Amino acid sequence: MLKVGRLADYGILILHHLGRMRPARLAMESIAEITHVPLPTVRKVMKFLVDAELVISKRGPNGGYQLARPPAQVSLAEAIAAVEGPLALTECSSADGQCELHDQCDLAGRWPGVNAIVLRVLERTSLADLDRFGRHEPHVPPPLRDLMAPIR
Amino acid sequence: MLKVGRLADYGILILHHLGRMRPARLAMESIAEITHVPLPTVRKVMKFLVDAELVISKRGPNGGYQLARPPAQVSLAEAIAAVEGPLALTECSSADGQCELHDQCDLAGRWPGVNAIVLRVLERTSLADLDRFGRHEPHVPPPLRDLMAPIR
DNA sequence: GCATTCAATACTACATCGGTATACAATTCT
DNA sequence: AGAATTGTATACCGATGTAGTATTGAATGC
Repeated sequence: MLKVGRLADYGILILHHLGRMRPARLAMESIAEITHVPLPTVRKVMKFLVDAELVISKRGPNGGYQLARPPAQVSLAEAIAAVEGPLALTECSSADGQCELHDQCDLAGRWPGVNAIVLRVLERTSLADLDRFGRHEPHVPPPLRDLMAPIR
Repeated sequence: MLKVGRLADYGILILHHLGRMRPARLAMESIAEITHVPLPTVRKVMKFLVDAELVISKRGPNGGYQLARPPAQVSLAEAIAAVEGPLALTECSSADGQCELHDQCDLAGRWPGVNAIVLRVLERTSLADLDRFGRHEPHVPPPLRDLMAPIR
């Protein structure tokens, strides 16, 4: 499955919206309505995004949230990490091994390499890039095109 | 976290071992001892690997498991998928949307693109490639080097 | 000072995952 | 044929983590 949690998915969805609105602010309730994500859940996600300084919040009347940087400067890696913590394919990937097999495992120390590549892909894809992936046009990347060149 | 489950991790560890042994057979109990993965858990993993036809099993005395193909021809993507099912970053990624937001979500149809890239990285890395990642030398890929070229 | 809006904390239900136990079927060797 | 060896199948349990909810508090601006 190799999956990204739903909260992180929501996070990206929300960030993407804020990107299109920028620099306007958007209240939490509006965000919930627009994205169809339940309000209390939005609250939880927003906290992560604020803590990670991906969005700026303002309280009081006409308050709300605002994307901290241009969409092109926010990577999916950051967005996911903001919600779910450091990205790591396995426990081995994140160096400080919690894995009790670590010593006998002859794969230890190899995962980080694989991890680095996947990470880099996510780091190289920004919120703005998402727009260039056409709706329902599955397999066409953007600034990753050069990265793909030797493959396709 | 973007994580790969522990069972899949074990699967890769085991496949890797079988690769080094090939074409010799290895009994389940030996596998458990060598990898330090609990026997009942090995049982579970082996079933997946057999079903996916990544390993060949033989019963009776002197039976055991054998890697079905040369290690260079077994990708991490296959190995992970064998244990955990189809790889998808989000529910959106796998086309047949279970996501009830799908219709209103303006990100639907964009995930598959991202997904495809990550997938391709995993498809391009084989069991044999793992050996070329030096122990505790975090960031050095192998046949993916050309893929990295435009990045580093 | 009052309405509006975000912040923080704690809690619950549920699913998934890792791990275990047990009974069964197939093959080989003698 | 029969015993020993080895994989197969099913069902179960418990811990963990995730998504979602509720409630109360604090800041801002008019």
